[in-house]
Amino acid sequence: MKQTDTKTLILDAAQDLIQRLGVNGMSYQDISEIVGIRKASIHTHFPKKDDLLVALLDRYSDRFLRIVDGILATSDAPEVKLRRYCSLFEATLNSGSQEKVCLCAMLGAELTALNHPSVEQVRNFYRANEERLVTLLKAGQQNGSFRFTGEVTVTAALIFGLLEGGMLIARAQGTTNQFHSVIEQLLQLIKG
Amino acid sequence: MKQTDTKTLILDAAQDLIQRLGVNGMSYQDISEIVGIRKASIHTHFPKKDDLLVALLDRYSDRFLRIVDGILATSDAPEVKLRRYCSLFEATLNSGSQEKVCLCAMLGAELTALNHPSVEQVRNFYRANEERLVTLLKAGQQNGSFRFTGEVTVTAALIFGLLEGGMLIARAQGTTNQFHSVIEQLLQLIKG
DNA sequence: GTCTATAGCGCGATAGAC
DNA sequence: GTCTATCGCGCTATAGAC
Repeated sequence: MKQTDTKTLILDAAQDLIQRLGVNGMSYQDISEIVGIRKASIHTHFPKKDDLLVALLDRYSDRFLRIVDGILATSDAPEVKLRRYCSLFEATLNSGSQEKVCLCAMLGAELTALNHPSVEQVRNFYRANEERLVTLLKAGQQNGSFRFTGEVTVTAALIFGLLEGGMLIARAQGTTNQFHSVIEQLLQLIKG
Repeated sequence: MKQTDTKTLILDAAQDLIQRLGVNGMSYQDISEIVGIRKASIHTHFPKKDDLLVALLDRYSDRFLRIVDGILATSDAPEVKLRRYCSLFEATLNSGSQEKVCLCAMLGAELTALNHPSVEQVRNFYRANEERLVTLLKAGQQNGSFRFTGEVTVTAALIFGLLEGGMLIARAQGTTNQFHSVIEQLLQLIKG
């Protein structure tokens, strides 16, 4: 696949637009202006908007989870792994000139306006992330570096919800620096 | 103001639609079908869609913060107050037959697609909530019922981000029951 | 205040030439 | 694979009768 693969450029533009403006704020016209192609040509690569969304979610989820699994596969301490995991969300927020939130945070808000295949993709992304967090938290508990009461699955949901929601609030308030402090505070609480 | 005030009915319908589908998923046509009025008539009460959004955010913020201030004004223990505050978000999630998220969680996601007045309204809602949480957390720290390291403002942002984000995730995954457990887990962590 | 009718726009999508 | 041209739709918004 060439670097200037049109399909890739379309996906890049679509992802950027959705992370900033939402699904309904992304149009074939917007993409065409970014990529430098006529909007009718986009239909050659993605006949329907749903096709584009499905492909985009596949790519996003694969990329993200690949990085997460890379972190989990290291020999780092659980606390370090968790910090690195959280920093992925920080990196998204600070990427590019415009502040972006996680693709699946945007789609989660607009979920009831999506069609079936993408709804399941978003849910799978959430579930996959929480599963990774469960693994990470269990390792930290056994290791003694995490000390908290209550179920591990609930704590995983707590962490993931905070990361997705914290991004939204931080972007709106322009307090992306504080988002880092919030994550550190979370780590302190988990460490007990 | 009569109970069947058309203006009120329009606001009710708009709020319900936005909490379920987002701003772009709410149209004058949708509202007209719910209220039982022609869509052109809605413009009599709210000439532009922005006018409707501004009025809706005013009403929502006033109502919500009035309830919060009512909780703060009681003689309940800080821990009880915080639990009651969090339960407001649970109540929203479980209200009606369709699951709804906080109006300002939806608007936070779509923020960059909104116009100026509403953007500030959403930011003010976030700030007002975090200010109340700061007051509550300080009282709990002095009282000895909350024990956590780090700044109070950061902890307030952590709690608020979790509540707004946790709603989105819970709605998507259909785990509204777990959202309750997440809140209890948060309280345990704050209590130290 | 509500109605019918319509203007004007942007959108997703398709047909057909090159 | 990209282009021009166009269709059909839903939307916000307005004009004018009742």
